[in-house]
Amino acid sequence: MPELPEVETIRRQLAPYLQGCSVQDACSHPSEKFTPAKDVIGTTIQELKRKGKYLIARLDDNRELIVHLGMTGSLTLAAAIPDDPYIRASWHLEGHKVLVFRDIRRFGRIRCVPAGRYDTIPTLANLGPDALSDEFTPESFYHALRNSRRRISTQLLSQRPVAGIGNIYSTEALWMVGIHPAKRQISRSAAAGLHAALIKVLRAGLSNGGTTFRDYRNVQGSKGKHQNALTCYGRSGQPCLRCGQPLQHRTYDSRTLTFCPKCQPC
DNA sequence: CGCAGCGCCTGAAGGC
DNA sequence: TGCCTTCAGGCGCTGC
Repeated sequence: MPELPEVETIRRQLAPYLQGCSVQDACSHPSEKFTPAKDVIGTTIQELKRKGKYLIARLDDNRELIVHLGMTGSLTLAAAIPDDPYIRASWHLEGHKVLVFRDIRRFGRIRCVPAGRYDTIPTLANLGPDALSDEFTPESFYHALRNSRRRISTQLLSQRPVAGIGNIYSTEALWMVGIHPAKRQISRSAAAGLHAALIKVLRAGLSNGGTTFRDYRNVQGSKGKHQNALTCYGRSGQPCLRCGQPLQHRTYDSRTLTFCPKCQPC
């Protein structure tokens, strides 16, 4: 599933092509999740940004095109719209290229709003500091975590204390610092350690071009490499790489959380 | 206002 | 072989 490293990989690959490019035509799947793709016909993309897992294209009419890839979304550049039942939107760009949004499970979504007006996109409106930005500091992170009594994994996935984390990088960072995902309160020093671990695993994921567990592909259609570096996610039942105990998994809030029962005491 | 619970989606994988 | 069930889970929405 695309998390910060995957979305940033896509942003870096698309930005040089999209910036300054006009949108000449667009098509979309009939679902309201995707029809706003057509609202940008006739505009020119000025900049491609990212906030957490949201891709944001700033347009020349002071609006923004916002794309969330959900679980299975991908963006590619093609010469024509491929014959593929899972294409949810496409934009014909100046220069005869087509930007194609493919999303098997339709958990992704597309919106077009006046720049910065995120009141109808609740997670984006309440988004915490991006995990790879200067605003994400150990102190702000500790205070944000202390404001809630929810499980630490639930808080990380909520995008409020920090933006860009999904289940893969959450699982990896919690294993790295030995914090059980179901813990509800952590100390100031533990928060500082988790802050550093999150940045470390996200940077590693980014330098590996993202994690392809199943569906993720970059703009060229290639898989990432970080799945080969995972230490905990997807390894339930296999030995902990630190202590050898079999990793366990448990379902909280309908999400599978993997952890080492010895290194990550509850 | 915070948050738990549910619904959206469909392919892959496992059981019988 | 083929049908059925379960699983993966980010996020928006609803209602307590």
